[in-house]
Amino acid sequence: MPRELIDLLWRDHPAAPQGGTRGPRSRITTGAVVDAACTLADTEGLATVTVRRLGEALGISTMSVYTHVNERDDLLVLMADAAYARMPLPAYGNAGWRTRVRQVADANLALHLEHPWLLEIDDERTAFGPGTIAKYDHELHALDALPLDDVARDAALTFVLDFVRAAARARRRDPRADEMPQIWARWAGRLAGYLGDDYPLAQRVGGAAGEEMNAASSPEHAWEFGLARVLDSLAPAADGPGA
Amino acid sequence: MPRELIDLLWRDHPAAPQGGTRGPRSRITTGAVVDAACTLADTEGLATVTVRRLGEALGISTMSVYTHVNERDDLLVLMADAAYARMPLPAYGNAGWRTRVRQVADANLALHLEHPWLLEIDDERTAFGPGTIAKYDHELHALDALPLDDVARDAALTFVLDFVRAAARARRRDPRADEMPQIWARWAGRLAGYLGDDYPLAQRVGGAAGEEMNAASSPEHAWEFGLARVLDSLAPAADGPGA
DNA sequence: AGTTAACTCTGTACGGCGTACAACGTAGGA
DNA sequence: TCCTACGTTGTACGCCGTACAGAGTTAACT
Repeated sequence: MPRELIDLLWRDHPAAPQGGTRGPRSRITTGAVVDAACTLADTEGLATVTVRRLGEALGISTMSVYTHVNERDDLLVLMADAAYARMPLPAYGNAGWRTRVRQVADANLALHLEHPWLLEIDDERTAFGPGTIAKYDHELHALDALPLDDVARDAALTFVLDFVRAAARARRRDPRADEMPQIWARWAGRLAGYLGDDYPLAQRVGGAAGEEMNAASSPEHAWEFGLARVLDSLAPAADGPGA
Repeated sequence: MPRELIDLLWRDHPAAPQGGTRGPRSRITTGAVVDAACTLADTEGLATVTVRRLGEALGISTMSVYTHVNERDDLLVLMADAAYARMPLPAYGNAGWRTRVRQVADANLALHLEHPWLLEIDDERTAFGPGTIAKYDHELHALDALPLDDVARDAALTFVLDFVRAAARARRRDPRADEMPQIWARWAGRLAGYLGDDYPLAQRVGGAAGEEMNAASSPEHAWEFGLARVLDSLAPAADGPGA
C-alpha cells in the first residue's frame, strides 16, 4: 500500500483511494498504526517511537509497518495531524476577540502539555492534513472581529501560536530532570568560583528566576505575563491603525 | 581527560582544571573539537555532526574524540555556548529601551540565521556556560530602563528571545525544500478535491499567506510585524502599571 | 476452473549511529 | 629505572531506518 502521504492524511475522506481489492485484507489500518505511535509517544516519548517498537506494539513484524506508512518521517506527519484532528473546536458564540484568542491559546497549551512530542515535529507537509486545516480554519475565526487583511491575519495567528509553543517548550519536563539535582550539587560550587563577582545582574536575575521556577506557581505566572502581552499587542489593531 | 562538562565549558578560565601533566600531550584541544563541530554544522547541518565524521575532520580516530568531550550531548552544549560566546555584545550607549531591545532581537536573529542548528539544541545545561551567561547579562541590561522586578525582567527577555527563535525557525530553509515543488505538483489537485468548498476562510488566508511566502519580501514583513508587536507589548511597563 | 496479478506479510541484510572496553604507546614523577 | 597517569586506537555491541526478495493469500480475468 505505497499510497502517497497526502492520501494517507485524508484516508477517512470518501474520495480517498482505498487501494485495490486483491490480495489478503490487511489486519491493521493506517489509523491503528498512527494511534499506536501516538500513545507510545505520549507514554514513553517520541524517541522510543521506532519502527521496531511500533511493530511490536501492534503485534506485527517490523517491516509490516511499512505496509501502512511509507517512512518514519511520514508517520510523524500523520501523528501530528491526528493530534490536531482530535482537538475540540468549540464554537466561539458571541465572545469578543480577547476571549477567543485566550481560548485558542489555552487549547493549544493543553494540547502541547498532553503531547509534548508535537514540539519535536516540524514538517511543513503537516499543513496539508485535514486535522491541521480544520484547526487552522477554526483558529483564524477567533480573529474575525479584528480588522486584519488575510496576510496579517495569518501572521497574527502565527504570532499567538508561536508564543504558546515557546511556553509549552519551557514547561516541558527535561529528560535530564532527574539527574539535575545531583548535577547541580556538583556544579554549583565550581560555577560560583568561575563567576566570582562578574555579571552581577545575570547572577541576581538568574538566581531569582531559578528560584521562581521551583516555586510551582511560576509557570502560570509566566504564562499569564506573556499571554497578557500577546493580547495587548493585538489590541491596537482592534482600535484601528491610528491608535 | 574525563573532565566534567562545567569545567569544559569554562576551559578558558584561569581557575579551570588543566588535567595532569603526565602522559603524552594531546594533539588537539577541546576548543578545536568544538570549533570543528560548529563549522561542520554550519556547512552541512547538525545531523552530519557525528562522532565519526568529526574525528575524520580533525584527523584523529573516532574514539579519540571522546578524549576531549565526554559524550555527544555534551558536545552540543559546548557548541551552543561557543556560538553565544562569539556574539558581539556592543555597548548600548544612551539608547532608549526600544532601540536596545530591537538591537538584541536583530543580533539574535542574525545569530540563528547564521547557525540554524542552534534551534535544534535545547539543553538546560547550556545556561551555565560562560558565553551564555555573558550574553544573558548583556541582554538583561537592554531592559535597564524598564521598571521590572527581577523575575519580570527575566520573563520579558524570554518573551523577546522566544519570538526571535520562532521567527528564525520560520525562516529556516526546510531540508525538503528542493522536493517541495514536485510534491506540491502531485498534491495540489488531490488536495483541492478533498477540500472542495470546505473551510473557505482557511483556504483563502492560507493561499494568501502561501503566496506571500514566495514573495521574498515576506520574511522581513513578518519580522517587522511581530517585532513591532513585541515592542508595543513591553511599552505599558515603561509608563508604569497604570497605563 | 485455472491462471494471473495485486496485495500483505516477513526475514535477512546493509550501512549508519553512539559508545563501552581493552590494549598499547608515551611521557613525567618517584 | 620503574611506575603511573594519560592519549590514542581498533574492535565490538546494540540500536536505528529501510532496501530487497520471497512466500502466502485473495480477487479478477480468461
